[in-house]
Amino acid sequence: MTRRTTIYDIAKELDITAASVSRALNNNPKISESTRKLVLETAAKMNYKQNRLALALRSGKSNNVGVIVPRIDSNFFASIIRGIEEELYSVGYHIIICQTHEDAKIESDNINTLLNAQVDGILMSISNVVNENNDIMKRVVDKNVPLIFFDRKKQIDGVSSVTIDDFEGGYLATKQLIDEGCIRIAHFTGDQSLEIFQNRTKGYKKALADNGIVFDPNYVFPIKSNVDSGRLAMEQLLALQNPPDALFSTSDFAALGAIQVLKENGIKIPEEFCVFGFGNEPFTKFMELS
Amino acid sequence: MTRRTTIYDIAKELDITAASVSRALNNNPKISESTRKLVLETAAKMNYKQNRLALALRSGKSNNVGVIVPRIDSNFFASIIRGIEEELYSVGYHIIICQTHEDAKIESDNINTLLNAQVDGILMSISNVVNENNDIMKRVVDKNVPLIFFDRKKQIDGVSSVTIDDFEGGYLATKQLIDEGCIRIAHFTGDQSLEIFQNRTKGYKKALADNGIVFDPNYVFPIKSNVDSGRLAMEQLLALQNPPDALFSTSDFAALGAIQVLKENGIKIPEEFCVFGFGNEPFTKFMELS
DNA sequence: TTTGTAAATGTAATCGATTACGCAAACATA
DNA sequence: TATGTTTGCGTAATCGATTACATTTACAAA
Repeated sequence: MTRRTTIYDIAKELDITAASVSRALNNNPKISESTRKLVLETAAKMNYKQNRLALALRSGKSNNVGVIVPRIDSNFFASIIRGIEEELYSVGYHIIICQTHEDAKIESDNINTLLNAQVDGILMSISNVVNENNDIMKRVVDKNVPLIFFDRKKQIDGVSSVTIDDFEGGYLATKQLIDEGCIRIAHFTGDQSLEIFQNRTKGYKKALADNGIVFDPNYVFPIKSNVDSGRLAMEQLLALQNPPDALFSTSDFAALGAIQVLKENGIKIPEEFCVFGFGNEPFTKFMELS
Repeated sequence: MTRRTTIYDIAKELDITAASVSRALNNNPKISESTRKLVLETAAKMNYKQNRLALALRSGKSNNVGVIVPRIDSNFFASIIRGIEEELYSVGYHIIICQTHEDAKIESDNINTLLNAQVDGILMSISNVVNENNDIMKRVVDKNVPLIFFDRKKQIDGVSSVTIDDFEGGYLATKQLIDEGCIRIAHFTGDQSLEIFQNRTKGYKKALADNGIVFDPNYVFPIKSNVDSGRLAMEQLLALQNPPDALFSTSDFAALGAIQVLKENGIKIPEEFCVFGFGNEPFTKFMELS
């Protein structure tokens, strides 16, 4: 095992001190051109690479950014992480990925270990935990570590967030179904502790109200984002005395489940029933309805 | 901004030295029970958290593992990363994610920066680069940093790899099509510089040979893993004088493109044409063929 | 030749934790 | 009491790089 080359090795090689080597390598003006050239050449020859840990310890900057998501194997989070990685890579940062699996304990553990690993910032999409206190996030803010929520956020002083306009999205989705002539519009929503689902539902209700449609709680199902959950909910909807003629689902997977059940019941889409899925999952591009 | 508590802060508080604090915190036997208790209490009171950077610098272990993939927003890699994260999280490691976008330059950059960040190991799926030399990976081995390939590998001394049996997979896929009665079996393969595709193609050829079917190079298309590439290839296949009656695609996306073209041409699947997609992409579960 | 100034280099502290080594106190043994 | 052995703790080096400050050198001006 070849030990890493340090600035001390270079210094010894050239019979100068590590301080001069460091200056030469860092474009510090307090060094002669000749020495600088010599150091750079020797560094290259000895295959010197700066030790980021030493630098991080001294400067307090690790050049790492933590990213916390419920899970990474979802298309949505994977694409976001892709984008985050690309942006940060280009400015010399790395991302450390953590998954919470929607578990509040793991979530705060993750935050702690990231802080502890001296990340320079944290990007996170919070887990859907109702009664969690915000102490841990306040600690991040207190430590002056930048914290930014994306998609799933919470209102915390000093924390910015990047989200889509879920209210508007829910409104537009519902409006579109209404414009198609639907009047009994069912709604699959998600965990109501999360703002994103609250807001989509608010948009849904507002669109109904704005168009003179009475909100019917029987048409609203809180579902999990998977096919089976959508199937189950759709079966219950069809069993109603007055079944809906459209569905606004906050999950593409649940929408697919619903579509499957509708087809099995010989209901034509979109002629007899309209379905709106909020998600932009890749598989929806490949669906065939006829 | 509240500065982090260090062992020196604790030491000062208790009027002992940092060495004793360290010993108390690390279950070192060379410390009295009373002092240990005192230190632990004070550490908790002062909300002490070990500085991982300092530890990493001293020990040479960062407790970080680098993961390099072509891209993260593919279901395949995202699921693998999910698994890696879960396994490593449970033993106190974090993962640093890098994407290569199939670019050899970025790939070796990534390896360098990971080494440079003192990761304790690297897991990677190599990019499909033909003429790349292996110097950079040999450097990893030389530095005694564990390197393990998954899925896409290269033969390099000292590097283990985790893959599926692509030859067997290709063989079984082709065999199944043959068993279904197909005899003119087309094949979509991937970048032939990658062992996984070479091996799947080998399996394909072997299955043909074992069943007395003559290999026809006109039936083999190197495609990109996307719908359009599959469509294009299928169109060319249908234009052949003697078009195939089955397809073994190494990409589910390309297989989908092929299926679309087949349908558009009124060819019934699987009655008139069998399609086998190698990929296990989630969307395939939601496809309807009739 | 002397003195002043600027440029180049060295010295040593620092970041936070661990640990080999050594010393002193407490205790046991002869 | 004198000696040996534990036990507990402090000292200081170490990991690798940066940088304030000090020192040396080179060169110019008088």
